[in-house]
Amino acid sequence: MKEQKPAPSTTERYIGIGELARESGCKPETVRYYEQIGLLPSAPRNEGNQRRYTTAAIRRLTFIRHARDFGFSVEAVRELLEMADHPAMPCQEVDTLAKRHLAEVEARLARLTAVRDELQRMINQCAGGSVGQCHIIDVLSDHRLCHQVEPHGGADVIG
Amino acid sequence: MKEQKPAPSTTERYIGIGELARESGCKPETVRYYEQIGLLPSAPRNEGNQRRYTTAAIRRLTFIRHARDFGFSVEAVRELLEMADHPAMPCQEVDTLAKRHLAEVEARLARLTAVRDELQRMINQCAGGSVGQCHIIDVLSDHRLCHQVEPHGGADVIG
DNA sequence: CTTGAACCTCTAGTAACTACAGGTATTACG
DNA sequence: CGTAATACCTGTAGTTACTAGAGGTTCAAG
Repeated sequence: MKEQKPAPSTTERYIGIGELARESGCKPETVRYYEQIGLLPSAPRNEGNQRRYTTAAIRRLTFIRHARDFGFSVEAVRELLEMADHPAMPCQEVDTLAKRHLAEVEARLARLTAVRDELQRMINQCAGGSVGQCHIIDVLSDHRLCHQVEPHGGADVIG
Repeated sequence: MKEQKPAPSTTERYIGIGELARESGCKPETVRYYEQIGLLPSAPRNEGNQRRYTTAAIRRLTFIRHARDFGFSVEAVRELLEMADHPAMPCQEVDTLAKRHLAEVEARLARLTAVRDELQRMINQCAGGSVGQCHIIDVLSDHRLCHQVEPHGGADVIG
């Protein structure tokens, strides 16, 4: 992360994976998973083979969690962490990554807005009769009745 | 689907899975997958064990594809198909399904809008210096700098 | 010392496909 | 009619980002 670790004092408190998870807003399983895929460094273990963490881990995990909340992919988070670990470097790459992500978010927003509008139209035009007269089914059956929603490819496009 | 199949004329043209896929805007693998999970009925086979389809399959698959474009889950599509297959029934369930989906879409839209706004703010405030001064990294490091984006749980929330 | 919570590893499951490997069928061309 | 390109077949594994569970160990409190 941004701050270089101050030489850990001998009195530094170590916490377990449960407390780390609570502090940073995720589950112990997720923490282990992040360690497994290399987003978090392998934690030191105590005598009984349990992971011990310092507050540096809380900061790193919070960063990860927060970037994920923004919708950055795990691979993007990996890159952001790599950048954050090198505070002297120019932040152009960070900027580029953020802008690319913003563009994706905006594209999703546009699609989702079109979907919402069309859903609303469908629902408003349903007269409440039988399925045979239902405008919702009509729109889904016939793309010509739909004005805005275009086909997409892939499961992650809508969300 | 809505129309009961007119007794297939002896001159009806049969098409292969590739043409069906092209006509309905998906891939042959996806068609086989939909058959496997029961969204499409098992297609009759020719002498050489290849699937043969009629235009009814094009309509059904188009319906599926279109509903998926709207973001309905496969399970929701299954229910919609079941309803569409019974045109005499009241369309209240269709309506309910569509409204529930609309509510989900609107929730997603709200989250995504918050993400977009915050991303824009982050990017605008980046002065273009080093990573150490980068506002983007700051916001990701410290939730207090972020005004709108809240934590979520689950991979599908943002998209 | 015992009990219950927290922790460990490993495996499998989720959604909705997509991509291959290794083989067969059909079709077009010469 | 032969052959080569294309389309098709089955079955399995990979994708994303986790989550859930089995079956066992360790820790902290009383």
